[in-house]
Amino acid sequence: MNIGAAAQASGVSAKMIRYYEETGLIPAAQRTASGYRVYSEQDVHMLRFIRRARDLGFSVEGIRGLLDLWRDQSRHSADVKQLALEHVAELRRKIAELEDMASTLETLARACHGNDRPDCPILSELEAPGKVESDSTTRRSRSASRFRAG
Amino acid sequence: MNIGAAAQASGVSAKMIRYYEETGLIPAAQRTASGYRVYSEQDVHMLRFIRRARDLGFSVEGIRGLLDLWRDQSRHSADVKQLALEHVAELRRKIAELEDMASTLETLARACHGNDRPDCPILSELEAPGKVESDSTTRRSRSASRFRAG
DNA sequence: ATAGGGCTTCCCATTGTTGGAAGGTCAAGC
DNA sequence: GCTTGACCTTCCAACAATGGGAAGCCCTAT
Repeated sequence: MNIGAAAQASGVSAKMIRYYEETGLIPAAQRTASGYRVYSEQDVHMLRFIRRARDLGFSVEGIRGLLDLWRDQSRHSADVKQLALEHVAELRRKIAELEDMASTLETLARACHGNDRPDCPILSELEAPGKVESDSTTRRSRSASRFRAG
Repeated sequence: MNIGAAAQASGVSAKMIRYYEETGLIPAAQRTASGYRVYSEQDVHMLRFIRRARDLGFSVEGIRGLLDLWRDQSRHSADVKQLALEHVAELRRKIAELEDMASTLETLARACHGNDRPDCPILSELEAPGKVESDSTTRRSRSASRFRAG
């Protein structure tokens, strides 16, 4: 099967399949005499595995670890579980960070009249912190975030 | 004040200050005869504004909108509020996505014995979905995520 | 044989940030 | 006056993961 069919069957784009091969996440595919990549059902199986791990928020590096365990017939499920739980912890950390931002901003927005006057506590708070100390949201979300709006 | 002092005072790195200038987020700074950038307290004020917006998860584009409103003395607070609430909605959307991943993975991890045997429902689920239908977490987190583990 | 769609590689863009190299500038000390 | 070291300048590259596109080869159906 060609790369297009493998992409369709696995849910991983052809672009990404080539990228995963290039970066060593997956072994180099076999080639036809003319240079076309050829994929087996086994390969598609692996690609689907990658796709699902990606859907669960694993990074390529994380997936690398999962694939190693997947292929290791003598693995210990404890190792898999640990990898998974570490990832869950990381997800929860990010969730908390985002939640902190959202609640802070929500508090500020609640304090904003939202009319045609220019005065707005949201801008005031951005100008200088600590002006709007309502709710329970006094904790500042320090520590730079890796989450930005798209 | 030089860029280093402005960086220190604002919490925005010198690198980023130059980047923000290059991309037009902030106006080009004044220069000394020898080419050094010079910043006023007002400039530092603006940089701090940017830093705080960044801490609240705003993208550079989002910050651009906020800065425009900040500088617009005839703004309507309703516009600021709308921008803020849109961002809150986006944050909550991302939170829900991450929460979905985390709970799915947690359910799988709970079903994993975590011992020295190789069989593991986490890997089984990654191989083929729907095998582990425990809890209430049957919904699949489709829609590709822009969140990966670092 | 020719058209079209699929494949190949290579390069570029994204977002926000950091790192480094090569070189100019400034202030302090000798 | 000169050296030294800390600072500044610009330019270039990299990260992670993905998409877009160009130039050119390949395969199949008509």
